[in-house]
Amino acid sequence: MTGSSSFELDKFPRPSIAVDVAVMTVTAAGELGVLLHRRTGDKAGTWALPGRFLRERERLAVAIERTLEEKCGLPARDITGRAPRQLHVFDDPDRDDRGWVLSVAHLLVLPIERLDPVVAEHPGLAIAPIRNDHAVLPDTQKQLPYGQDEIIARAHEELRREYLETPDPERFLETDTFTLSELGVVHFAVLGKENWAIDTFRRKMSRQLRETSAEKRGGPGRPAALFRRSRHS
Amino acid sequence: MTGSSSFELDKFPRPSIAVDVAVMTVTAAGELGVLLHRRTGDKAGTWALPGRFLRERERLAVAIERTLEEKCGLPARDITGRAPRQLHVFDDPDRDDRGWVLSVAHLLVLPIERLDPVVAEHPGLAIAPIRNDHAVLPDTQKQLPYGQDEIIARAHEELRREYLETPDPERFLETDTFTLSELGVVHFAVLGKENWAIDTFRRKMSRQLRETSAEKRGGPGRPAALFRRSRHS
DNA sequence: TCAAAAGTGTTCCTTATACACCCATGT
DNA sequence: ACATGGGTGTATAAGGAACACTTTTGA
Repeated sequence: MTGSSSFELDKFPRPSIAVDVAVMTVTAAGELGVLLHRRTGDKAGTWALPGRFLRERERLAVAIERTLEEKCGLPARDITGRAPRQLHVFDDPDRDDRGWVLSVAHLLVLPIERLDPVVAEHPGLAIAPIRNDHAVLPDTQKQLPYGQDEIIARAHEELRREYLETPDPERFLETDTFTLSELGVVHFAVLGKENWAIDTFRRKMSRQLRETSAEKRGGPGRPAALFRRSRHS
Repeated sequence: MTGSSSFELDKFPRPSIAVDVAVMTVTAAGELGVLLHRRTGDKAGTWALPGRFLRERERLAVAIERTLEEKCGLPARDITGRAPRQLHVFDDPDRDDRGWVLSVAHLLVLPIERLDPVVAEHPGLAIAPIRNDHAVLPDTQKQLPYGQDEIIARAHEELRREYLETPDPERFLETDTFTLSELGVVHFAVLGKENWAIDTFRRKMSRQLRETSAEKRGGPGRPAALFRRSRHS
């Protein structure tokens, strides 16, 4: 163990490292959804979470961003200001039949406005709604490859924990100001009707926001007050 | 991208994978502490968290267990029933001057009774108390190598979050039954005096435990009721 | 008998939950 | 005018925070 640097490192066989990302959004229908793409190459044709292998000396967050750019055609500016969040390292050596692969699962939240145009343009993309704690896949596909269903479960769990307490911490809502109803749609999508109490929600969240003097009108009904995030949320 | 298995994987250079573990305990003095060992080989002599490189097709949890066995002399049975918990993947390519290394940080909680005899026996081991959110290292060493201080910070943060709500979820306490004071020592160590309200603590926790008919006597003062964990905690 | 540790009671709050009800708009 | 969505008032219950106080032991 006197160890010149290169000697030490070369002793150890190294696994391939993959990154996978559950890009979550709230659809126009008010449902929680996850971005899928149809694979080319390995397991071609099956729907899966975007992901790829890590390149040399590449950071995980960068790999995620590039994956979305390269495989899904999401322009880099659609991801600016958004940091993917690590969820879990999947390390079962038999998880990937191509060899020994560790996969680092991530969660990235994007507003539907950023995703919609891109998904509409690429037939290889879809937003799968999440119901009963698992994604409803296109084309009667039953499950995601490489145990990716678990990634979605973990992502959802993480979101649930955050959205019980804090107004839209992951920023599904992009605009500077929003009404409590708009906020409610997001939280409802994340939490589901079991954890939904509109009344408590309004009071709990408005406490954590700053009310503006502006209003939102347009639809039927009374105009809604617009709120702004407070400093540190 | 037609990709026969081996072809695809071999295209990508692979990083070395390291595992590091913050073994946390509550000392006899009622302080939160972390297990350190004096490194041999690379950075010999400096105190650091136990860790090593992942071996071929080895699972992360297994690598952690073996690290503790091989580097710290912790017998395997001292870890049975305890699962290391993933905290974070450190991916800065310049973090380790030996090369491109990803490090998966873990948290493992062990009762002091399991650690004490081993630490006493090996001069290369120490339990560093954690004060003001960082470990107080032996021998006037200022910081841990490879940015491991951040691992401790994350481990502590994780514990804090859990210990605000739930009675000893990571089981610093090993015995089947314990008094509220014994439980209190653990929570106090984790939470610090800022988040400490003995009175609220008793009521909140006893609600989540089952009282037994047994008592603990011995010291001065009134005998204390012994509690047992309820089914799912 | 007294120090020490365990445990209870009480008061004052804040917040969750669940209603019923009023308000302001577009059509 | 009325349907529609926005918003408040109120009553009840549960829990947090901070006290003072009682209980039961060993020395």
